[in-house]
Amino acid sequence: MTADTSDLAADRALLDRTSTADRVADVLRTRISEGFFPPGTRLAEDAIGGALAVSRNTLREAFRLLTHERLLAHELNRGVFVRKLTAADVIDIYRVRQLVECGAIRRLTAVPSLDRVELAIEEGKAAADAEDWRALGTANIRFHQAVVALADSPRLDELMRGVLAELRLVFHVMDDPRQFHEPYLVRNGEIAHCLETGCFLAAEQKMAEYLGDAEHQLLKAYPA
Amino acid sequence: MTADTSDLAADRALLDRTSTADRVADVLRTRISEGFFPPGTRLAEDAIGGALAVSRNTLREAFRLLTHERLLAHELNRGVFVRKLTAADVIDIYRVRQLVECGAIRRLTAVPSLDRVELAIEEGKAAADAEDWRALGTANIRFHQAVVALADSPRLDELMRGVLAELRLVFHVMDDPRQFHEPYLVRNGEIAHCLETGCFLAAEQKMAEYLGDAEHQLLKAYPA
DNA sequence: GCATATTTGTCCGTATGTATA
DNA sequence: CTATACATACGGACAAATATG
Repeated sequence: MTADTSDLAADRALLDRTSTADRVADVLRTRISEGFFPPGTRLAEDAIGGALAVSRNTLREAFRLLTHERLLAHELNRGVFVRKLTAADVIDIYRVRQLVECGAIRRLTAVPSLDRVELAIEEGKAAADAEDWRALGTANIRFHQAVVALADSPRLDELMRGVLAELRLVFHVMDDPRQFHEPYLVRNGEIAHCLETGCFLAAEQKMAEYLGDAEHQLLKAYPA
Repeated sequence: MTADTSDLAADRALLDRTSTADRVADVLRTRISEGFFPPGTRLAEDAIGGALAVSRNTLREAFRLLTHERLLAHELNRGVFVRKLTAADVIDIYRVRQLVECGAIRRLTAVPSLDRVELAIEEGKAAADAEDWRALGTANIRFHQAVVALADSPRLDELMRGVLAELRLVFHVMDDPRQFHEPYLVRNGEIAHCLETGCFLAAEQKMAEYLGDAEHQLLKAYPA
């Protein structure tokens, strides 16, 4: 499979701010996370570089960045491909989430500011009302990022940003996004309520169950 | 401060395996983590590139990798520097360690294989006997990596590899490495003993105290 | 299995823009 | 303000590996 670059040239307008390689990486990251380049797609230097009007050297720097973020896989002398995650990857991602998300809740001693958490829930409700399942997935991810942010650790934030970006790759190889996101909206709200009222142990418990269920459901439906 | 490249050419022999940029990154990573390039050192493209006999494009790819690992800091149009960590970085690093290392112990349900853990302790003892404090620091780091490895998660392993590599940068701006590593040898042994006997709660508790003490001691002695 | 075309890996030279002495 | 040094980005080159017929 080779990338379709037909209307990619429209993104050229966006490439006029910071470092070229970073901006190219931003464009590609968005395309990948939105499913425009599905897992397994080959990103040929010639086609992408031509469409975005950047040199091969610059493009390769952008590829490096995205490879390090695990969104692309680099095969020697064959090029870069949008990563295809295995069931083992899904298991590992949920292991990390269990440890980090539950750990972030566990270390709380006082009721924190929950602005970001509640905002994500509102976004999720709006998306569900509009039956926009992709937006619901995004809001859901933002909820969990907000929970991790309670730990107030830039390094954990970055880790989780990467892990959740990988998780989007998983969603793109599955059909019917609705069934994977909708039921969790209510559970997010319950977790937020526990946090508001200072019931941290209950919040951690609910989060662990949430993640366990999500992992199980995902693995059950995951292609071989 | 600019990097001394006098005997760097000796490492050219090592550059004959996989991808050039990766090998260059390996050489530089080793140099940095051993303190040959102390924090704050500027790594000029043509000095390093000349000494290692690689092109600027290749070298820049290596710089990208190390920047992403947080060992180098990249300032736009100014070049790359070996990172200087702030007290805030130290605090964040220990926050991550508390969450991940204690979390890795917490999720144990049966006594795991402790080969790597015990090997690291043996290395530490040998290094202490030889009064080789740098080797003691390495063994100590390996002990903690082995604890994280109990979680059996590649992503957590990689996170911790990066975080502990950063921690070495902290050690390099401080004098008297002995006082920072020696007292923890005994405590590592105690934690391992708890793990062997299945006392996971005690192990987690001791680990938390260990990390709290280490952070406190480090911050007290850290330069402004 | 072989020959060819394509694509990547690596490197160079250079023009331009930026920071610092 | 000028001069110097340096990083950024580009385009071109060639060898090596891979894909295709």
